[in-house]
Amino acid sequence: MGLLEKSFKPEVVEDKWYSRWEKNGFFTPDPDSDKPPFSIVIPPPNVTGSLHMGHALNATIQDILTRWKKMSGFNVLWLPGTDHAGIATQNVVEKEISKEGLDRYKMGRKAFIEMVWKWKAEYGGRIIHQLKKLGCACDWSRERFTLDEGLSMAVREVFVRLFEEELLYRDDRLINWCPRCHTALSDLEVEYDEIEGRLYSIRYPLLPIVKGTEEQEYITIATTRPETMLGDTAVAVHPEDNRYSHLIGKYVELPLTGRKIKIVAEPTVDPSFGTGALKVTPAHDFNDEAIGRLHNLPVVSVITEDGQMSENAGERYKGLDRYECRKKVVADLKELGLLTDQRKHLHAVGHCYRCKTIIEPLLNIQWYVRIESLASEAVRLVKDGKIRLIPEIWDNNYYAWMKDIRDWCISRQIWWGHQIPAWYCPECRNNGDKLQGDIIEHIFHKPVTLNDNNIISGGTYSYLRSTGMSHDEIIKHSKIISIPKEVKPISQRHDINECPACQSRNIIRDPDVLDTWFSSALWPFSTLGWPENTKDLKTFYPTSVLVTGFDILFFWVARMIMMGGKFMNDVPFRDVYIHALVRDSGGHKMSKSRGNVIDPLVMIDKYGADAFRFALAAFAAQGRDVRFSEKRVEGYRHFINKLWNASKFILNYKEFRTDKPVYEYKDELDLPSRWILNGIALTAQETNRELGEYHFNDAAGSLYQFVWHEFCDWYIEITKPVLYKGKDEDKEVIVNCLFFVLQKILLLLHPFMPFVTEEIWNSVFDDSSSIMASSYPAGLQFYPDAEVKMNYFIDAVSGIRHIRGELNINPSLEIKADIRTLSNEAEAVLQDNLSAIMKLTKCSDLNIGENIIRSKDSAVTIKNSLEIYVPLGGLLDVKSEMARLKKEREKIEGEIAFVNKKLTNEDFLKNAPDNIVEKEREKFDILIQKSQKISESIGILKTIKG
RNA sequence: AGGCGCGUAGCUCAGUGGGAGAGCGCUUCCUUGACACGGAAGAGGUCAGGGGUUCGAUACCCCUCGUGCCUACCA
Repeated sequence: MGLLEKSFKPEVVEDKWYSRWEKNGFFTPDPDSDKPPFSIVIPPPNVTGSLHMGHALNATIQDILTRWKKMSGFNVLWLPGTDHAGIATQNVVEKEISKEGLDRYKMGRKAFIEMVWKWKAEYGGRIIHQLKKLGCACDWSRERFTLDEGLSMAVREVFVRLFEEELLYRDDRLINWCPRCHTALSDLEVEYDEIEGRLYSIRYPLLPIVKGTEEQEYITIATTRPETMLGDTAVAVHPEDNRYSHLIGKYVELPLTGRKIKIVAEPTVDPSFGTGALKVTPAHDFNDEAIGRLHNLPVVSVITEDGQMSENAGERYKGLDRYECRKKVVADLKELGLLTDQRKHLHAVGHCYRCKTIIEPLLNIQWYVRIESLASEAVRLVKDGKIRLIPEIWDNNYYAWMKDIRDWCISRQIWWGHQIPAWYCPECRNNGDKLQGDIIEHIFHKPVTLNDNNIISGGTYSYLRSTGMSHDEIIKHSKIISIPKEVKPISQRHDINECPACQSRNIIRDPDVLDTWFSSALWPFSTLGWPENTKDLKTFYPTSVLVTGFDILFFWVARMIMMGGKFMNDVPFRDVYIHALVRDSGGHKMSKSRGNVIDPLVMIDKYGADAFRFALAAFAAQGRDVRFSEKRVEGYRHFINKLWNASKFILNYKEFRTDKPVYEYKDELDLPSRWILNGIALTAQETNRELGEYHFNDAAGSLYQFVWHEFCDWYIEITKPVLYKGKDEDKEVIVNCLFFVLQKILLLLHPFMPFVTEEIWNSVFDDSSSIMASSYPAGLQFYPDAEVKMNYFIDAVSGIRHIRGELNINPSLEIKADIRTLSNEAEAVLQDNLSAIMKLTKCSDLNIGENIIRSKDSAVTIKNSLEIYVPLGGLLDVKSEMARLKKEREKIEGEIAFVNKKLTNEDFLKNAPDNIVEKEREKFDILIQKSQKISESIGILKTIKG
């Protein structure tokens, strides 16, 4: 298209440039480079994901850094990839196959996993494609996937080493269980939402039972989950609660079961909540589990892994869904007259973060990472400043979380993921002592058949039974195991097929897979080739910066720090830049259910990737949520248009461009040119500094301000008279300046808006190479005097325009103006630029000097040290000018009063720094002068009027 | 309940111990040879409220109100 087009057409050029960059290898670092390295690993998006605003912000920031560093002379790697996202992906594919009436159990593990891979091949690349649309300069030749071969090796190595160091263990304890996903979840994977439930009060009869009389005593407990009472093994009361203290040690009969349970003293019970008496269900509540352990209570599990009542719940309730059972229990209690109260009650309930099903605390055997030593090392790395969190307000959050951290449950009862590299020997339990067949049956709770490689857990088994499958049908497809703690696992770097202790070939591999975050925790080094000692690893580890949202600070960042510290003996990254969360204009998280999602791809289609990226950068102030507004994207599209048209204008004067570097011009450079050269030097300096401090919004703001309001509004306007009607030698200097500044602008903007800058670059500069291969501007020459001098110029022009605007003088009308200067310097500057000022203000006659005398019928305005008069002759509207002046005087008098108050305050004079006092004095003098001039003018107007 | 933020122009947001800024919107004027996705000139704020520190507070401290998030708990 080129610059002949009226406006920039993103859709026409974006793909063209992207594929050209990629083809030319601009995204791939040079392996033999001696430049300093700079590396970023992308937070791998879920392979199921499609680009949302969070990704877009995250990726834009990384791309800005990547391009900036590359242009600044670094050997840059931005390594991309995706995460296999265990539960999420499995859920997606399960949903797909359910349309055909299939489920994963019917398909079997092997076939199902093949299906997921197939799905991944077909749809998994979507987000990658979307990152390309955004313009991301990722090195796609190094793209990784958390389940690919190399990363799986790393996972295995880490698992085995942790196992060998006894940092891994299996344990039976209460875990968060998702009855729909059929898997354990880590603490972090549970989301708490407030929901309205009911608080029931239930009477438990004290023993002995006094049948049929009024004398029966009761203790009344309160619960929100009456169905769990079937698994109660105690009632707890506060030891000093005198309503109940006399009952401690006595027994009650648990209604509906007939079981006898004890009343125990427990200081953690809050006497003011409910009835003050707490039912204790160690099998289904985390607090109750703790109480149970303390008091050595039995554990009765009444809910199964698919959320149904187990055999322990009794014949009447067995097999019921937990919520159905709740209704039935409540009805039964009511009938027995034991339900004394039920009221609405708001409480937070844990939900599965993937499928939103209410989680069920269940007793289960799982794998855990012993986290304490890893966590304290990870804390040390941040405390010692080896890793910097930016902004640092996150430090405290990080420490607090790491302090309270519990062991990490890493096993998941799903199929898509890294299968745990651990085996069990059913014959000797890995201690060399062979057991007999019937004992094996006993240890492995469920019957084992070895006709298929399709192993499922006990929970899955009960789920299948609930769907109506018979036992025989299930074991036709599956081998069902639940391996108790007593069996010692074997973990090795390579697959094994016999027990190292007893050589049995009946060993069984652990069917569970690892938490997705286990492999993500290794991402910064596994993607670079670890455990091999690769060149990439040597060059690019530790990575320079990690860019991420705070929502995965603990899921991911903390664990990477632990794993990096443990296995690389070094930090995984030096800086962690934590950006804001993108919210809607009401400050809410964007979510499908809220219907407030803005799709980045729609933004790109509508406004172009550049405008969208620039808006994101401008929004990315630190330590704040981003409330996204589409209007702002539109504003930045206008900015791009402005840049486009300015470039087009400059290109028109190409013929006057020479090879002479602008810095070789000395006296030939007029004031505006020196000023704009100084401006671009300043802007380059600021942009570099702000990017270095991760102040993307400031960098974007500086560039916007300079390009629009300095370069376009002033410099280009000033050059026009010369370009239209000037001499050729004057044009040469100006045109060279224009091209020079434009070139620097394009370079400075490129990390923010890669496409449009590349397009203009190629149209304006006959350079066939890419803008990506050029250097980022830094260390440009300053012209310090130009800044101050140009202010006189600007004051003069805007002063005259002010009068024109206020008095509504038609812009096409030429006027006269007089400017009284208060210094020689000001006079010289204005004299030198007389014609430019006249042109910009449409003056036909302009007088400048110290001795200018204001003519009678002129309007006046004072701009800093300039007094500007516009003689109006017949044009003068006395009434409106009078009104304007009175208003101005009123304002000034207010200011005088304020400054005066300060300058007569002795405490101020005594304590304030000298420069502040001096400033106030100067201000006072100027104000007094202004006020006098205006009073004078009002006087003159009065005489005219009269 | 504890912790961390936030409250600044109509809207979305920057910002600073020395009488506040941007973008969009609004008002008036202008289709002048890069650009109406434009130009010029404006209006608009008790910087949530109250107290304190200070010569001086929108900024620092405390309290209140409003609002958002995080962590834990909610029997």
